[in-house]
Amino acid sequence: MRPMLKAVSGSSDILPQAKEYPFREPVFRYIVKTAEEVLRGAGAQMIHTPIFEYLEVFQKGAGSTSDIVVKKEMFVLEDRGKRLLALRPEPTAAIVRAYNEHGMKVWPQPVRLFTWGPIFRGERPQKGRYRQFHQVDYEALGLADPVLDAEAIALMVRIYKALGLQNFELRLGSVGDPEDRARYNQYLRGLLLPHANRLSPESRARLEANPMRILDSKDEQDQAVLAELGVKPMLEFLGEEAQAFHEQVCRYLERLGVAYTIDPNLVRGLDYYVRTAWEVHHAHVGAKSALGGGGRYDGLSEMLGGPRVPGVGFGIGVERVALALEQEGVAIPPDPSPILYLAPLDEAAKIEALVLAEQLRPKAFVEIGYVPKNPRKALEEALRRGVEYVGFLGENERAKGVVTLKHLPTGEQRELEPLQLHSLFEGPR
RNA sequence: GUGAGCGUAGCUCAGCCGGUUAGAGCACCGGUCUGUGGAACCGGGGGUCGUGGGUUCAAGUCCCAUCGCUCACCCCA
Repeated sequence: MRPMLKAVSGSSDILPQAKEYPFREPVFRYIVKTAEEVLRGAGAQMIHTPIFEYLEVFQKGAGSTSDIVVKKEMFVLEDRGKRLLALRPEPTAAIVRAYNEHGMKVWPQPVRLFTWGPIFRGERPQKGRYRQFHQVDYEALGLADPVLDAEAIALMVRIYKALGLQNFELRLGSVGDPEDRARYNQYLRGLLLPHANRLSPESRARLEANPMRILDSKDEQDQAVLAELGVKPMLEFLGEEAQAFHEQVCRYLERLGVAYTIDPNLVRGLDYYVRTAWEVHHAHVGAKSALGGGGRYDGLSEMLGGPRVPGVGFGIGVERVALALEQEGVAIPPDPSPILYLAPLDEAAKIEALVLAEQLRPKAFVEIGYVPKNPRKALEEALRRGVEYVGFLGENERAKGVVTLKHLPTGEQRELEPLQLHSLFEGPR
């Protein structure tokens, strides 16, 4: 193979006909469009933020437990003034930034926004994880009410259902308020420190910085130690308010008939998350089974230098959902085919075909063929495109000033003048 | 950052124990076929066998390195 430039590893072209679901454009569009319909139906408005921001936008909320920048998990670039920029690794912080920048606090609250687009993470790619991937994202800002959490969760679940997915599971938890988390981390350190020598090196390293992450270690020995010590889950460390908030969300979901399972150890890697956290999981979408996740982030706006703006929202991984659709064999609605395929039979007929096509558009979806060697080829081309009608334009037609129109399902064929064609395609059908 | 598997035509792959000029199917283009149903038949283009080195009389095949892809670990907003 001759050396040839290719797409960057972990990024993909999204093609009309791709072998794999995540990179097949009609699948992609189906997911975004379905989500858009559900979210608009709830009063959410679409916005788009730039795909890059000042690095601090994504850094401020990340916090001490997370060395995301240091570990090169963000694509960082420098502008001419030497300010550091980052390709967005998540939509939430950018949307909160936009909320503050444009004074959305004077809009009727809560402000429900959604967006979709590319997200960038400098990780090594594997199944369902790419360096450029796409998310649909919803945020409800300006009000700290558990009913908004329940609404967000219900909307997210409804998107998956509307897409035709069945085998997914909603896992709900709470990461508490910052002080609850501090208490819990303290508890974990106290409990695990005496047994540090029995933990895996990775877990030992987490003991100081982020002990909650030890809980979902894949190391068997670690899990054995955790079981032996009878470690209590995060959920038992919620403060009074966080506890009441959590119970309220649960009650609302039950009232809504949204099925969930409690995950008492749901963890978030970023500092700005508080209270409600949830994930939707599905088998066979890669090493990690999450189709998407969400949570509440009441402290984020302040971390970005803004006023206190409570918020709750979720992100849906488009490629992950595509894998789930493939796994469940969900049929994607096919793109519409042209209604009419115009086949010029000689060079002179090419422009006649184009003139006619332009007259019929946009009422009718008309595609023009190239000049084929014979009408048989033209017919084959038409059949391959799945059209309903094929119109031949050749010498005979030119002499009579007509188009030979063939209706493919019936094989019925007649000669029509342009005006008759117009009424056929422009009238009610 | 760590580990494993895989690299032969646009795609899917075959190629024996190392042996002559590297193959098939699909796809594409053309012909049979300037006036009608996806066919069939015939023909064609397309490969430095990922790259570099080594062993050998001889390497797609064996060895080493390197690059790429994939999967998993780490991490996961």
